[in-house]
Amino acid sequence: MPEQSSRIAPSAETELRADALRNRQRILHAAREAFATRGIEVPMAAIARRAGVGMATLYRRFPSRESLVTEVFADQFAACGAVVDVALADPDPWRAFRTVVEKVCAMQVADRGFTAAFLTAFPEAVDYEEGRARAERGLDTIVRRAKAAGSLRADFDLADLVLLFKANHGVIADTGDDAADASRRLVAYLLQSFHTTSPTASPTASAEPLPPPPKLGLASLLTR
Amino acid sequence: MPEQSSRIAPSAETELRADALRNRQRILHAAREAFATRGIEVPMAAIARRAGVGMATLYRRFPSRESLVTEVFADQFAACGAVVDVALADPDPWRAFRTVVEKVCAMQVADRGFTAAFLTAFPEAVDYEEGRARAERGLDTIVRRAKAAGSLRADFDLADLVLLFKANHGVIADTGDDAADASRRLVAYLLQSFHTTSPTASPTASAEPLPPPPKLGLASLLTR
DNA sequence: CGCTAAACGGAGAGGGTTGTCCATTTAAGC
DNA sequence: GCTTAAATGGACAACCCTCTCCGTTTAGCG
Repeated sequence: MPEQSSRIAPSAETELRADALRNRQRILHAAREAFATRGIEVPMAAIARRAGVGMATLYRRFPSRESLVTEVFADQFAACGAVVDVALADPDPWRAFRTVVEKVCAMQVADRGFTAAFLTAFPEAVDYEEGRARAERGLDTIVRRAKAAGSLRADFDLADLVLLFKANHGVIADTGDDAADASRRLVAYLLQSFHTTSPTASPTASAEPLPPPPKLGLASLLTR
Repeated sequence: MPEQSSRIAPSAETELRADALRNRQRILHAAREAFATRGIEVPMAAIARRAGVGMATLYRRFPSRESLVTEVFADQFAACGAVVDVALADPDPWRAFRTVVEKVCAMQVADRGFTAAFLTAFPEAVDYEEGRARAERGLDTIVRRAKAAGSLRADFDLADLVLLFKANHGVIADTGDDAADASRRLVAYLLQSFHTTSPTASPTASAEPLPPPPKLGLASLLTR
């Protein structure tokens, strides 16, 4: 194992010529914008044009669409992780849960490409794997705590979060300016279903029995 | 106005040669299958191949993809209308509401192309207009009755149905075998939010205040 | 039967996207 | 400055999809 110092960023951002690095940033910026406004399917050529570089430059820096998407959404995933971390520090379990849900859904609204990346993202993009696992553990903790506090229904399943994110995506997709309103409303409805209103009520028996949860793990957000 | 007898079906199914009519049916059948399994974006060539006809035949019968989609989903829209009609006859307002929601969502699951047709469908397809308006009136009645009975929350908005259908679409899309489970679960959650549990509770004050409803009319299901 | 208009199938034009190649430009060390 | 390897950009091959054209086949009537 001759490697030592270059743990992160294998094909690093260093050891790139000044102009190359500048263009790389430009491409990322342009891609971010393009994905956000036109969705993840925007043609590579459009990104190149917006970035003011040629196709070759784009493809030299990011050999495939996938690698570009991965890179572009890396920090957005990081932001998700941060949301989870903040929530973990919240002493109020229900507020923590609610906040995570609301914030992530708001992120989905803000950047429609983000959700698409979530949902259609490439299973091979193992780069996310670590962060994803961490986020999943965090969410699990938050859910557990909220249940223990009696504010989240006992039959809530982690997969229900996937359900919610996908539903939110559906509400946002192909919806114009009303997307924000629509999303907020959906989230409010679902949170009310998730919430156990009576703090002292029997913690096991929930409002009404539910059909079985889907077998989707959080991974299915990335795995299809 | 020299026209008289040919009100419906302007380019009728009659006055087609026997083989032509047979092929037309084949195309519709193939398209129905193809849309259901591969989604509404399936290439026309695939439909032609599945139907065992040439491209020309397909395009002669249905000049555009849109016209084919319109025709294919016409009866599915009709089925929706039937669901509404049946519900209208139900003496139990809440059961009527719940049934409509569950059935339509189940239809969305059964045929993924159907929702897509719903959501992306072509505004120009005025053929639907009449049925759509009828369905909307029916739904409005059902909602009104359920509210009056105190079983549907007072701040429920007709647009919330659109919300639900879109959310359901999101849950189904790109989800494999678990789509049915996922959809059922989502619907159950949302129905619980919509339901007013306490039959004698103050009918005005709902569980918790909601953010404003999106301004989507039912038409937006067809209009984008 | 045999004729004719209707119907047919498949090749291909036209438009769009992805990813590659190569002659030219440019950063940066000597 | 000057050299050279890195970096660049636009043209292009390959591919997929929609829709059309046209020579050939077939239904159906006299």
